[in-house]
Amino acid sequence: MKRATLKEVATLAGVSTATVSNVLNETKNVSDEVKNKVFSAIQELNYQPNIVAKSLRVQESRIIGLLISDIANPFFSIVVRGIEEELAKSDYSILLCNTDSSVEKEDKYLKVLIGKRVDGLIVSSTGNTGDYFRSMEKTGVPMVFLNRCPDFMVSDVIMTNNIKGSYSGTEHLIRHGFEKIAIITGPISISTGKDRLTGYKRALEDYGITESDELVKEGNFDIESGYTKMKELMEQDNKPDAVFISNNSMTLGAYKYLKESGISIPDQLAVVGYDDSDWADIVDPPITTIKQPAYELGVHAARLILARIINKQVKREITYMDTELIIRHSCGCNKENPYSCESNKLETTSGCI
Amino acid sequence: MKRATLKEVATLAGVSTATVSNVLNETKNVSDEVKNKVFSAIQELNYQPNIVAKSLRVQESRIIGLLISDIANPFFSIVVRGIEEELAKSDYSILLCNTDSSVEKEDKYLKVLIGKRVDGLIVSSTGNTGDYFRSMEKTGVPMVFLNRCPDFMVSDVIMTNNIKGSYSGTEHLIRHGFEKIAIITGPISISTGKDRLTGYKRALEDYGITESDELVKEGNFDIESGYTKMKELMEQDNKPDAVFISNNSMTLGAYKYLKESGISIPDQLAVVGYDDSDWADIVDPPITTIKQPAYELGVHAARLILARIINKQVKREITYMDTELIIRHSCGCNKENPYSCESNKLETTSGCI
DNA sequence: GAATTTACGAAAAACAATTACAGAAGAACT
DNA sequence: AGTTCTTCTGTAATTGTTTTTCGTAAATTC
Repeated sequence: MKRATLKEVATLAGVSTATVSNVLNETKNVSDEVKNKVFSAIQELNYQPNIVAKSLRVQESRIIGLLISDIANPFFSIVVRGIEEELAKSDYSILLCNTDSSVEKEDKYLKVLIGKRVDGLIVSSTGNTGDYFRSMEKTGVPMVFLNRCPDFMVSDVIMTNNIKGSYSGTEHLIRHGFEKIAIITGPISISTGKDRLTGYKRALEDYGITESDELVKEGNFDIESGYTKMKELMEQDNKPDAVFISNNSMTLGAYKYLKESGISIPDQLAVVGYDDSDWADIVDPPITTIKQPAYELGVHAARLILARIINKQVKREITYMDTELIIRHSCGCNKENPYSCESNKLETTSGCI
Repeated sequence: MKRATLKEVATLAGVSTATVSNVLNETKNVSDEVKNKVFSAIQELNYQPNIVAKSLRVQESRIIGLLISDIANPFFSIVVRGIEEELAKSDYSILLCNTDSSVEKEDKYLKVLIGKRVDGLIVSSTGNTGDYFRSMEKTGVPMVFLNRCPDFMVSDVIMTNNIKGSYSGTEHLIRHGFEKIAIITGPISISTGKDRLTGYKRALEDYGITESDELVKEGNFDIESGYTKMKELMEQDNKPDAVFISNNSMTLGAYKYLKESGISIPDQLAVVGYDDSDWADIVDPPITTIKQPAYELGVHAARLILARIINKQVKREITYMDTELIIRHSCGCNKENPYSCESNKLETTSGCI
């Protein structure tokens, strides 16, 4: 079925195309009489404005590109909901690009995003080469990076305070009295991975615990690497008595390994994870974790990109959002008094149980 | 920064616009000599083809609209990954529309999708009014419905076999010997909700168990309704000894309630859920569930829509994909021999523990 | 050497909207 | 009555491609 055009509407209504456009966009006063003629012509032809033609003419697509590493990760999917709901209010649509953190997919998508003339770009993924990011920057399209930012970019960034977050998670384990605290990090080439490692190290240092390279495992932020890195940790001579795991997927993988091999949490190994989930409190045992404000992160990113689109001259903005330590039982806190370890803080030596 | 146009590339390279277009799209033979001139002009001007202009001219957007009720639901986010990976292979992008199953958001998005002239539409959400669906159908844009299809549509549909799935889940509980088996359904206005209820009823009927209206609760497919409906069930006089829950979010909500109120699974209440999740085997107790082939569902949907775009004349296709019963422990199957109930099937009366 | 094929240019016609500019008609003012 | 001001509406240019037509010149084939 051929779609009706504005021109056809105009001829049927007996007016000019300019007039039709003006009634549609309310850009100029049009008499009620003419308006009605136009509306009934629109009705009769079942006319739907062609937004791609409009985009070409007015040079804006009303589309925001969203470059994300894994939409199936609950953290990201909540972020996306935040973005979506905020953008929907301003009638922007989102073009979803799932990259698997692959440089090739990233570059490929960036290319189509430039071609499709998106009005802005929200990035929460990076394979970190950046040729296409640079050419994106040259085009002047506003970008905001979310939680991960390649060093060479000077765009807006909105982050959770990763260092502080992992510091508090590690600190919590230290206060429990654990001394051989391991960490499963994300790729240290990614800022998130690096920062969470930094927070861990800083906590150990502040509490006078010497760190051991053997207790630092670099994972890949996915379930599988959580599983294998956990396995490595528990099969080596220098076993940890607690572990801090840098994201939800790896925590899941680690849990799978620990359950499978009958290692009891927290008795044989205490764990604190990163990212809260809907299921974190019904697993066995419920996971103590660093919660990121995922939804708010998305909302903020959306607002920032919209602000940038309206006014491109604003100074670079770097926002840090705070994390929250959610205490459950995988760290060793007990059921009756889950906050006991917080209340007797530094005085404890052997934890709060 | 003003972007370079094809025309500018042409003049810089000293060739015609037709030629530049031909080298870019490889639509006609062009000598290497000329090609090189064009390429270096492109390089020099940092030219990026304007796809919206192209879209206008060739009347295709290379965008598939994706109407989905909740991207944060792990089932859907896996489906989306399947769709994304398949579409990426053919250089189609996806425009993400999260609807919350709200009629208003659905209509609004449908309108922008029509306006943006998407080449196809994958729908896994429905508030079920359908005025805009109908006008979408009139435009001739290919649509495939995924797991939920409004009755009045005659588009392609790809479904999991919901009736069979919930039948086997219910049957499993029956074989355990439970007689007061409740169900928490989704909205029965949605086909998924209705069909899963049908499967449940059919199983009860086949095994000669009289059904009770009190044991049928209609939820909303979200965590909260799982919680409240579970609560209703356990607080009424006619308590169930087992429950079948029609999706993952409601199962999660139900679990939360049961843990909170100290009801032991499966001793006091056995549960079988719908939708498998990464975390289903690490919760306490691990959830027995009906697994849908989420990723494959997405891949299939993507392939179908691409086939439709290429050839619009194909007959309507309705595909059913099979579910799988994943036996863990929430149903009462024990750890040592998780499949015992399957092996002594109908002979058991009081379950397999 | 004639006929055909190939490579390319120039120019213009789509594609479907927006918008600057101009013109006409009527109202309001001198 | 003539002038100015609104208020409405039409004309035509513009956005960046692709594609068609027509034409020319060189290369290839017979």
